[in-house]
Amino acid sequence: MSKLTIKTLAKELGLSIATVSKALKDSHEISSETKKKVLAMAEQLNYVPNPYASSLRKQKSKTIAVILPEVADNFFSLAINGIQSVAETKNYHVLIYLSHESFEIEKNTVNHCLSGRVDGVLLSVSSETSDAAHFEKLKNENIPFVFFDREFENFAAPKIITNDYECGFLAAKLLLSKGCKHPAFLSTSENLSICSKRSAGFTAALTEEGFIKDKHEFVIDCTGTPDTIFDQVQELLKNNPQIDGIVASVERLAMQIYMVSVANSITIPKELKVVAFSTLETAPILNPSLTTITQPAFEIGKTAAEVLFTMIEKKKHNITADSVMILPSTLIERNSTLA
Amino acid sequence: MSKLTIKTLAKELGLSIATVSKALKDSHEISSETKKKVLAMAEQLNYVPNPYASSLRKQKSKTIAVILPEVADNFFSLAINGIQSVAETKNYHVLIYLSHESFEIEKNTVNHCLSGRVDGVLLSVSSETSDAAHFEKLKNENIPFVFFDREFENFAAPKIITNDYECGFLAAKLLLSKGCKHPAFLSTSENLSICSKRSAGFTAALTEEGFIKDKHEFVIDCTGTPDTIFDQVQELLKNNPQIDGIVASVERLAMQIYMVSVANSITIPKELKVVAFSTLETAPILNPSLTTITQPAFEIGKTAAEVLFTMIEKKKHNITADSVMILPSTLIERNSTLA
DNA sequence: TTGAATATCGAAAACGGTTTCGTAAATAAA
DNA sequence: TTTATTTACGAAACCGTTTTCGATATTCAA
Repeated sequence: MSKLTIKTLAKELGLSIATVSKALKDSHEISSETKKKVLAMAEQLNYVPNPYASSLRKQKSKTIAVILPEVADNFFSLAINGIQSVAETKNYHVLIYLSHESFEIEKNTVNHCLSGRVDGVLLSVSSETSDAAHFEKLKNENIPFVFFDREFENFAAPKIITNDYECGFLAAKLLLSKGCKHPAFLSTSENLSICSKRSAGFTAALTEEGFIKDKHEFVIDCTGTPDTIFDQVQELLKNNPQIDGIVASVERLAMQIYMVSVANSITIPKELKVVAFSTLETAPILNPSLTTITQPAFEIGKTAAEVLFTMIEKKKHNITADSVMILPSTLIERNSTLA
Repeated sequence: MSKLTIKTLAKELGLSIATVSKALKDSHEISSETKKKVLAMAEQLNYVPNPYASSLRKQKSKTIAVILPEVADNFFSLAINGIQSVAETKNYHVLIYLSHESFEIEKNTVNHCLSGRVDGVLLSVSSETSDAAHFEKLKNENIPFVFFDREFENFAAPKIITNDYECGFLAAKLLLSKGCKHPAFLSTSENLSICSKRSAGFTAALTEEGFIKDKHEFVIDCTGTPDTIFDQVQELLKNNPQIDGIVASVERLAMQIYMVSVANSITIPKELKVVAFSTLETAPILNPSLTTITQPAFEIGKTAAEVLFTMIEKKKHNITADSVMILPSTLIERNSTLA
């Protein structure tokens, strides 16, 4: 049989298309009896309206885009969960795009969002992103968007982030208080807002304690695949035996540190203390249990979505710096930083 | 300024809409010079066609739906990654829907997929799903879809799964070989294909070794939130001190088993051996390292997507039982099952 | 009783592309 | 030169909704 459109529905009911359309959306200009009939028939035939026809006419898609570097990551998984939780209540659809940390991909994806495919976009910038022209386009086209977690600094847009600087500071202080003399900060990309802020907090704490001369002595960039990260960490520790504490700026670095420590029988926390920015559920049952700075991932996603939807609904897109929300992370001490 | 449509593009170029449209898709009926001009102008004005207009006319959406129970789960995150990896090469968009293990939600979501919003759907059934009427609808409407990981038994559709029965069998054998006398199987929902198969393999192995009388003595259903699971596991172990080995049918059960073991100072593997179906990256660095049966999550997602796209492209949807693909999992022994 | 207001519906114009088909000019064949 | 073919383009229909606006019938006020 042919596709079930509103036209066939109308014919079946002996009504006009317009009437059926209005009846389905409970318009006041349709009598309640006809409404009942239409609803009944729609139910019976299992009619479900074509969303694209509707979107085309109404110029809104009931869809949002989420653009993020990767999905196989605890933080982002949880954030997606938070986003979904509010999208569901709004009856919105969510498209997921992965930038794979590539600037090019991110740019292209953002560009596609200019087409009207989505009513808004949630974005966590890739580590390569160094230019904001594509964000500017979104703004020019008046498409609501908000950064979550990884923002682009110096670009005015709503941002839902965590207290990265402060946490970097706290992490360093913790290591020092536990007796570390040569703590190091493992970054992934210093042009990533979260990393630069965390490392800034870290170095600030060290400076405050009179520890630091050269930033590069203590802040190391680690990028690449898990394997290459493993190698880098191994090299680092081999060439710098004085390092007795590490702050891992992101989760996957922490895992490799542990891997390296078992491979080279470095005992944590005796020889090396570790604190990691991480939402790993398994942190308490690692060997040893891992001290973490845990971001409120779900809440970040959730509030980012909420902000986005108020923008979509209020058509008030010109929100600026004052719409930055900071959801604090929590430092949870465990055995990897025992004195 | 007003929206940039193909109409304004045409006007700007002094060409007809039809010509511009054809030029943009490199039609042979357009001269190469006009094509060049059109492309240049499109590039300059940053024209990006309205996907809904296109979808409406062409009756295809370049979009697939992925319906799964949850996303904050290692397996599903990796599977999504696999799905994305092929969707990207096909220039397809992917919509993510979460059923939250609810049959109702799954049904509604599937129903929405009947609207033409998507060209195909990838689905991992919820643990509550006991009826296949909604799948039947998809089939009737000729919408390609394939199950991944969690299939619906007795429903003919392409399925990309792993060797659950065999792995359940192997897990039991492993525990027995390590000296366990009273192994238990922690299930989450016995009407879930993966769990019933895994437990069937498990009990088969026990039966083969002359161990079992009553299935329910050894197979326990654990559902709920992490907290309630914790309580259930704790109760189980308290009331059944004879249990000296556990097969965790899903990842989140394993985590709670570890939590319970630290809370009650039960030593793994001495007092309790554990093997878990899991893709946890942290398995090697847990305390103790966790023996896992690791599913090829990425590959399952990837091949599921590949199968889906061949269905979409070939318009050959009537694939039946013979299109079941089994990607084997691998048992990785670690310290949680040391003899 | 008459004019105005209201209730209920339908015709038709959008929305922004794609595609069919027709046409005019240019080229090739006769 | 005439006819047939090819090339390059445009007019218009179409996809399935929503929405404006007009039309008719009914109810109400005067």
